[in-house]
Amino acid sequence: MEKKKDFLRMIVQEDLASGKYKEVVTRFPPEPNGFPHIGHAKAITINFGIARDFEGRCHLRMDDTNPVTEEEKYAKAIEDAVHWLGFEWDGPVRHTSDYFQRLYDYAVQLIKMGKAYVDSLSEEEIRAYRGTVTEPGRRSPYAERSVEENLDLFERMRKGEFKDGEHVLRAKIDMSSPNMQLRDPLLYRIRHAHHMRTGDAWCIYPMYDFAHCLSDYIEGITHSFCTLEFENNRAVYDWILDTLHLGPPRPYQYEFARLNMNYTVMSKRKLKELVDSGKVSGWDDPRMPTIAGYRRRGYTPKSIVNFCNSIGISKANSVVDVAQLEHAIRDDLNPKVPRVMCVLDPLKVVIENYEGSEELDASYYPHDVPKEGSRKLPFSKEIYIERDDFSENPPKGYYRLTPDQPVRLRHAYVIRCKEVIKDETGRITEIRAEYYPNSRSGADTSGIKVKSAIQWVDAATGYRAEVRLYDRLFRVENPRGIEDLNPDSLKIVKGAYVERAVIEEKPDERFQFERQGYFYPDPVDSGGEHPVFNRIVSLKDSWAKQSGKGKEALQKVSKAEPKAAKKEKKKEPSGEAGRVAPLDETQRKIFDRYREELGLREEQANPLARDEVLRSLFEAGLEKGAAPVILANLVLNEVARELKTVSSEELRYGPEELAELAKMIEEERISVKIAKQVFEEMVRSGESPGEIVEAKGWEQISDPQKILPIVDEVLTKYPEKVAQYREGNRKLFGFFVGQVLKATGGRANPRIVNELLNRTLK
RNA sequence: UGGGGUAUCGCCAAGUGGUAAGGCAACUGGUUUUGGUCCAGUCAUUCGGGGGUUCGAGUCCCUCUACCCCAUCCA
Repeated sequence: MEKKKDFLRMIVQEDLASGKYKEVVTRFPPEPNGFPHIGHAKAITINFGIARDFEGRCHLRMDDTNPVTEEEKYAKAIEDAVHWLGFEWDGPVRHTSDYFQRLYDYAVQLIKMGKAYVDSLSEEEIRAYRGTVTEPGRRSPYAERSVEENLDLFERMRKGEFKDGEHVLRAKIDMSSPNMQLRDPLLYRIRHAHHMRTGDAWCIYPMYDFAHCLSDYIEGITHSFCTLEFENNRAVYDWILDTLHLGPPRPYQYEFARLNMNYTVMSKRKLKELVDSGKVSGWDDPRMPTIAGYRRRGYTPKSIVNFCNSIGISKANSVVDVAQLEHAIRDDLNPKVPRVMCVLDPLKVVIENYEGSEELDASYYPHDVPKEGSRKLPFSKEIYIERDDFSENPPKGYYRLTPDQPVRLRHAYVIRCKEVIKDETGRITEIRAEYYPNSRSGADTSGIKVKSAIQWVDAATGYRAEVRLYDRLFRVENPRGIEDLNPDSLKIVKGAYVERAVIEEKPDERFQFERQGYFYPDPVDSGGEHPVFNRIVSLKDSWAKQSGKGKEALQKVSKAEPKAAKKEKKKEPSGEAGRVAPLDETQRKIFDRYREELGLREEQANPLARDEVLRSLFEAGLEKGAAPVILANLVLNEVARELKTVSSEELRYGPEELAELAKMIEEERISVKIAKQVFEEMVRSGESPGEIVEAKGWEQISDPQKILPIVDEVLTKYPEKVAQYREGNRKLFGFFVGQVLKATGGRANPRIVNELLNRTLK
C-alpha cells in the first residue's frame, strides 16, 4: 500500500482525507464511435484502478451525444474490452442519453437565468463571430433575445420545427475570453438523426461540454479524469456546474497525458483508415493496437494492465517504447506457459544410425518454472530442424550444428553432421547425421560437450501448421499513416511443423515455441484441420543482436544516429541567453541610481526599475531604513512570488514590516532562511516580524558552544554516512548540515554549522 | 501572435529546500539441455538554457527557449 502514488491518486487521497468526499466515484466515458485501443486501456486502468484502490466505484458511461457517428457495435466492443481487462463497472452500463430529459431541463434553467440563448447565426457566421486565437470575438445579435423568446425557440427546436443548423443553444459567457472555449460555447444543436438508443425521440442533442459535466454530476462522480486536450474545457465544466449552483459535493475534472507509443498510430481516424483501406484485416487484426487486436494476437489482459500501470501517469506528452509492452507480455507468459517445439523453416535430418522409434519424456516447463507437466515426445530416424540451426560456414560464435560441431536435440540426443545434401541450385535439402546412443537427455554418459540445444520435430508424427509472424505495423518510430507502413509486418509461414502434443494434448492456450517466441492459436482462423498460430511476441534474441542480422539491427543504427546528433545539438546553443527588452529612459535613470547610490547589483536594479509595484514597495521600505541589498532580495524573491497569486492591495504587510524584517537579517538576529519562514507567517497571520520571531522563538543561534553538541549528536547518529563521507563522498556534507539545521529547527547559524562540521569531519 | 499546458538518462517516470528512486532499453559477467529466464554488476557530478536567492536549488524568484492543446453545430 505504501507504494508511490501518481498525482491523480494523490488528489483522491487528499480529497478523501479532507472529507471532501466520503467515497470516490470515477467513470470511464468513451464515445461509442470506434474500437477501443491501448490508449483506452490506459484510461480504463486509471479510472477503474483508482476506484478499486480506494474502494470506490467506477461507472461505465457511453457518451452517446452524437447520433450520426455512434453505433451499438462499438458500445459492445467497449463493454467487452472492459470486461476482458478484468474490470467490473458499478451498476448498469450508463449512457449520456439516459439523461437527455434532465439535461434539457438544465438547459431550460440556464435560459431562465439569462445564461443561455438561442442563436440563429449560420455555422459560418458563428465561426466568424468567434474571432481567432489572438482576436476577441463578437457576440451574436441574437444573444439579446428575451428569456421568453429563447424558451419558446428552444422548445420548438425540441419539437422538431426547425431544420438542422437553423438554431443552436449557446451559453452566454464571454466572447472576448482568451480561452476560446468560453466564447459562448454551443450547448445544443439540431440533428434530425436516428439515435442508437433513443431512436427518434429527440432531434436536438447536447454537446460534449454541456452533457459531460452534468452527467458526471447526475451520477455523483467525484473525480472526472480525462486527457490533456480537455484542459481548456475545464473552464466550461466549472462554469456550467457553478452557474447552475450544483453541489457540493460535485465533480472536478483532472487531466492526464494520453498514451502514445512508437511504431504505432493511436488516432481513431488513422486506425479506421487502416481498416477501410484493407491494409489490415479488420479492427481485430493482430497487428492493430486495438484491444481486440491484442486479444486476438494472444496478449493476456493482465499483461496489458501491467503495462498500463508500469508507464505511470503524468501531464507530459510522451511516447512510450513498444518494447515496454513487449516486456509486459513476456514477463506475464514466461513463468506460466508450456514450452513446446515447432520448426518454422524445416530442414530434413536423417539419422543414419537410428532405427525404429521411441517416445522421450519431456517436461513442458524448464527448470526455472515451478510447474509440473510433461509429454511423450516421439523420436525417429527422420526429423526436421530449423534451417537456421545448421551452417556450413558458420560465423564466429555460432553455437549450432555445423559440419564440425555437434549439437543437442532438445530433450533427445546429440547428433553430428555426416553429410550435406544439396539440389542442383546448391540449396541444402537434407542433412545426413549420426546420433550418439549414450547421449540421451537425462541419461547422458557420452561426455560430449555441445554448445547448444536446438528444437526439432519428428517427421512422422509432427503436424503441419500455419504460423503468422507479426512485426511492428509501421517502419518508423513516429508514423504519419499508411505511407509509413512496414511491408514486412506480417510473414505467413505455411509449412511449419509442430510437435504432436500441441495439437493432440493442448496443455494450454498459449505456448512458448522454444527459442522462438510465444504463440497463440488464432481464434478466428485456427481449426483442427488447419492449425494457425499467431506469434504474440518473439523471445529476446541476443544472438540476432550480436550477429547483427535482421532489420532490428538496422533500425537500431538508424535510430542511434539522430540521437547522437541531438546530444551534439544540446550542448551547442549555450551561447546567448534570450535578450530582454531594453529599459526606457526613466527606467534607465532609476537603474543607474540604484546601481550607484544604493549599490544594488544589475540583477536587482533591473527588475526593480521595470516593475512599478515592486519598486514602490522597495522605496517605501528604504525610507524606513532598511539595507538596500537585503530589502531588494526580499522584495524581488518573496514579495514577487506572492504577487503571482495575489494583487498588491491584498498584501497583509507593508514597507514597515519588510524593513523590520530586513533589519533583523542585517543584525543577524535571524538567518535569511528563517526570514523566509517569517515572511510566510506574515502573509498568513499579518503579524509583524518582531512578534513572529518572538512568538516562535526563531532567533538565530550563533554560539558554537551551543551548536557543537548537536553536531556531535548528528555524527554519532549516522556513523556509516560519516564513513562514506571520509571515503570521499563529499555530497554528504549537505546532508549533515541539513540534519544539524533540522535539529535546531533551522535556527542554527548555517555559517557556524559549516565551520564546525568542516572541522569535525576532517 | 492571446490563452492553457509540459520539459529530470535512449524511452517511461519518482522527486514538495538537504546523498538524483524505480521500470524498459543497452552493456558486462555468472547460471542454464531455450543465444530465453534467473542472478550479480555498469549506465544522470546533473534535472531545457541563462541569471538570481540560499550554508545548500531539480525543487524558490527572474528571464529565455522548445514542444503540445484551443478558432468542429466532434468528443
